[in-house]
Amino acid sequence: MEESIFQPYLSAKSLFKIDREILRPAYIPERLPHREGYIDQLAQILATALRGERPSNILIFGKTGTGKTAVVKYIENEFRKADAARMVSYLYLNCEIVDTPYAVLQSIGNRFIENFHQRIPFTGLSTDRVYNLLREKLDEEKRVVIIVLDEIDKIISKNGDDLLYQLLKINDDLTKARVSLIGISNDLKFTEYLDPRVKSRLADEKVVFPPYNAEELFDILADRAHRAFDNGTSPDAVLHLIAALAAQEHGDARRALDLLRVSAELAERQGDDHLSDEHVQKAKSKIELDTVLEAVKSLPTQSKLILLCVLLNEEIGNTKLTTGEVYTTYRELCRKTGVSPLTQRRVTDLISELDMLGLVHARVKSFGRAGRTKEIQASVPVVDVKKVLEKDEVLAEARGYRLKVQTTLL
DNA sequence: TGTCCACTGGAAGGGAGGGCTT
DNA sequence: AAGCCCTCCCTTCCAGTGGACA
Repeated sequence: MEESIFQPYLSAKSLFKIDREILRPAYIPERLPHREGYIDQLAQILATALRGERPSNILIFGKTGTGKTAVVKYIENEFRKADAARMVSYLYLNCEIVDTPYAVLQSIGNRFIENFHQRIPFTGLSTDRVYNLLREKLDEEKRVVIIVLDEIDKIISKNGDDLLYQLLKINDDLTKARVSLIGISNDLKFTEYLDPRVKSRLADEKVVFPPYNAEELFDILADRAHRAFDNGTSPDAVLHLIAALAAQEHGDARRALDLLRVSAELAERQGDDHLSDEHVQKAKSKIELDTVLEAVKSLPTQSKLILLCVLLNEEIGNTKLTTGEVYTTYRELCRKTGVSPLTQRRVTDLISELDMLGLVHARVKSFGRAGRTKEIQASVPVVDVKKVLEKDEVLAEARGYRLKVQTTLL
């Protein structure tokens, strides 16, 4: 048989025993090391639901990768297993994706509507109508509904706490069904922005997930590695290194698992039969760069343009910029590319967004008489990111464009 | 001590794009 | 078809401000 171009890669033995899904953060394993206590605690609170009563509302706090989502999904699986769970509906929503009051009510409602034609449309109705539809639907049966709102702070910061207020008081309007909420947030302070009534009702119970330390991360890695690889593929020393690296990043288990998976993929591609420190280091920089490039790629055109402005300035040695300078460059680039320019007010907002994405550093600084403005700096590798930016059709005209070096007027 | 710069960032609102209701 | 509603992206308007300088 003729050898195809894929042959060498197919015959290379896969390092992964079953499939690499086991190393994806979305995978929920049968046990979550160092979270057993929290699972117990939540089980105790939520067990009420199995008796047909409404459990307390719960707020869960913890930085990214501390297992909040994993625990909550784990509990979802446990509810599925429980016999008495037919009267319990457990639904998970991520408020970063479902991020408007309308959309939240709509997607909760649609979980209880099987008939496709009766489903609540994604737009067109008033929010009040959707709320009423939801309420009626819920109250058709005696049941306990547990709604998990992941990244709950996202919906508060965008829309205020009206939605939460509505969801918390829905029980007053229900006769058969009962609703309780589980909010998840990585911002400990977000409750400060809530109406006191909402705040006290929402946080009947509060749980804080601490970051994992290096040993705990090691246990998690070892647990998964054991299932993902054959013995000897991932030496303990390498796992310790990964654990240490992830511990530095505020104990992010997601990071740790990504590192392990990417390291293994790199090793596999190189035809090595076990992981080494070198793979880990390479994986680390690969992940970092990939994350940045992915973020840049998915930016809207205007934001890309603004980022490009910052990079072009960086290229000519202009590393610290003010909003005004960015805006001047921006106007210039708009002319060059035929993009219709936004106002400076809007551009400031987009700069702040870039800052939040970690693509630029922007902090407000006062220059005394010279005014008060943002000081903006790129925080991404210029060459790699420019390459990605220039792939955008709209920015094609700006390809290879250089700024003129400004001689400062005295 | 006060002035004054170059913005910052909140508020309000317009209008396009989605789609329901009557 | 006319009248609503919700969301997103923007614009307009503007009071507020940290700190170097006079």
